[in-house]
Amino acid sequence: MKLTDAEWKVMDIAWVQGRVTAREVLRAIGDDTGWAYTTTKTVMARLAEKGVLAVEMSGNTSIYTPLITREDARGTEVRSLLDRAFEGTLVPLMHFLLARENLSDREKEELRRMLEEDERG
Amino acid sequence: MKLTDAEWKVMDIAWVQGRVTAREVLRAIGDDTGWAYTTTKTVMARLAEKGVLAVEMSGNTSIYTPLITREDARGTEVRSLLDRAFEGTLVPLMHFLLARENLSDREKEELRRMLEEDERG
DNA sequence: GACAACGTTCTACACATGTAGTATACTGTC
DNA sequence: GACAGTATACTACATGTGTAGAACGTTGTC
Repeated sequence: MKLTDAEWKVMDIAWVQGRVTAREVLRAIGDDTGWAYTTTKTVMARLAEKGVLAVEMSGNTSIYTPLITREDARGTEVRSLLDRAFEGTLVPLMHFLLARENLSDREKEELRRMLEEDERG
Repeated sequence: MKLTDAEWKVMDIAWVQGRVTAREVLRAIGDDTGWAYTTTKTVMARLAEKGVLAVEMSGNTSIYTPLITREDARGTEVRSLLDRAFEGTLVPLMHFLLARENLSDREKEELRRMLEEDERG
């Protein structure tokens, strides 16, 4: 399930907190986004419709719980990026990142380390 | 400049051909997309409005030329992906790519090779 | 010179997305 | 029990996007 920008902002909180209300999400990102409470609520309602958040009532308050993981959502985004812009495969992306995104030496070192680790594991 | 899915499809042709008409683009991707001619034309008009394609008339036919490179567009997409889903930085993305086994052994080998090359060059 | 193929511009319309207001109900506190 | 704060559901509205039709002009070919 692909998420919109606004939805990502909400989910970033939901994934950390596990179970959240709209008010809690707003408290966490309100300063950043400037959203009204109802904006938060609308976005979360849409996430629920999409099956990304589960809703359960506690008294008169909706409590939302993530139904997908951040990794799932990241996977969808990456897939979408590859399909749109990198002929659907990873190597061109990797190539692009190395050629263009100015990885610092430290980052390249980190990447090598990850590859080595991966080779063993 | 961020491109939509439809716009990417058009630009993929424009970048290869250099100068294209709507008809040429349609011929290249019509089977794939099932688009009507006017759909192609509309998308290209929007690209022109956005300053992504230049337009020049030849007789009564519009000829379109890319004003941004594929690398530019890729950069925008990657930036956008990072900001949305990877805390704005590359290492988490790299980590994700390796951890999710999106890479075949051959691709990992390729990646190592690129890193080595990079280390020298 | 009629017809097919092609070109243009303008208009349209559904759905997604960002963003929020309104009306209304519950709840805790002085 | 009135008021502030919080909750909900419903509605709204601009902009972006996918997709295309309609009306109309141009051109090449039989």
